[in-house]
Amino acid sequence: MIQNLNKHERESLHEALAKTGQKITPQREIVYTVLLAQRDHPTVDEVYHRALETMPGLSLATVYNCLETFVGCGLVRQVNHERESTRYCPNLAPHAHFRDESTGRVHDIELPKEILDQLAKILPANFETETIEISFQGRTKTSNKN
Amino acid sequence: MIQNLNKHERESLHEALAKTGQKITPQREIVYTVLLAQRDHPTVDEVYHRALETMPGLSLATVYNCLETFVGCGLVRQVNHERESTRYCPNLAPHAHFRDESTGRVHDIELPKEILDQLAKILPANFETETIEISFQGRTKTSNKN
DNA sequence: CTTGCAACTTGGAATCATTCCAACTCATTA
DNA sequence: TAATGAGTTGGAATGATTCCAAGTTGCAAG
Repeated sequence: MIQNLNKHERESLHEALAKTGQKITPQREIVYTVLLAQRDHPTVDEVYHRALETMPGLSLATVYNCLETFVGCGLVRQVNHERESTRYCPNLAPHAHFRDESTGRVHDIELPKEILDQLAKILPANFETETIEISFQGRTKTSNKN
Repeated sequence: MIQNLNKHERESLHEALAKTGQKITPQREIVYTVLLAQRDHPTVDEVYHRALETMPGLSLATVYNCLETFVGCGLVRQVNHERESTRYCPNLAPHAHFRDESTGRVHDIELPKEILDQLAKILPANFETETIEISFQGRTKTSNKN
């Protein structure tokens, strides 16, 4: 039910892992595949259950490990909302998140560079930013299928 | 060691609580006082320990309750960072947060209205925002005492 | 100033995401 | 072939937060 990684995707994975001296494993491939297959910001548990269908016996701890590894090598972003379970997102382009309160779903919002530039400017001079996170919360008006 | 609420502060508290049909209690006064006394975005536990000095016997559950109440009536904002303990902030002006990775401290960053306006514009038409959160993460260069 | 009751407080138990740990697997290197 | 080291695994541990049932209190109405 879940496609394998294509050549390009597998390469990104290899590359990102190699960069930090880490190995490709079947578990990592599957977890990464799951993330790419359905870009709905799944929780660890959701990733775990989706991955189980391809690799029964996979352990939850491993899913935690894989995702942490991916975040560490910049392949995947964490999305936190309040104290809910952490979600994961393989979209590497700069973007914000919109969380629909009524469904709990998270949508990516494209983030114009100019806004990031402006934001950088409001910081006092001695503040060095590494990451900026922007998250919206609200509702979508129509029944939206995205 | 901790000043009592002044007339104006006590009024805001009364007013905010009354608005939602809730009562003033000594516990709520103290928790609110603690928040105003030191605006360093304390965690529940920090609030708890500071409040204990004024009211020994206060329970942690009550601190959770009070803070939740304050958030509910708009008197206080929650500040979440990754999965760390939730912090609380009595600054009601629109502002972003900067988290210093090396100290864990959170600083308020004033947020120009124009940026909020621009952000509102990048959302698809059918997305209705209720809150926008912006948080920076990085380091402060100099030994900064704020 | 009393009374009545909903709202509040409290300590301890329960929850739940996440982390930790020690044993085991496996590919690679010496 | 043995040693090495990264990765995986299941179960136990952690820690913030929530839940709960019993006791207390603020305050509005009389």
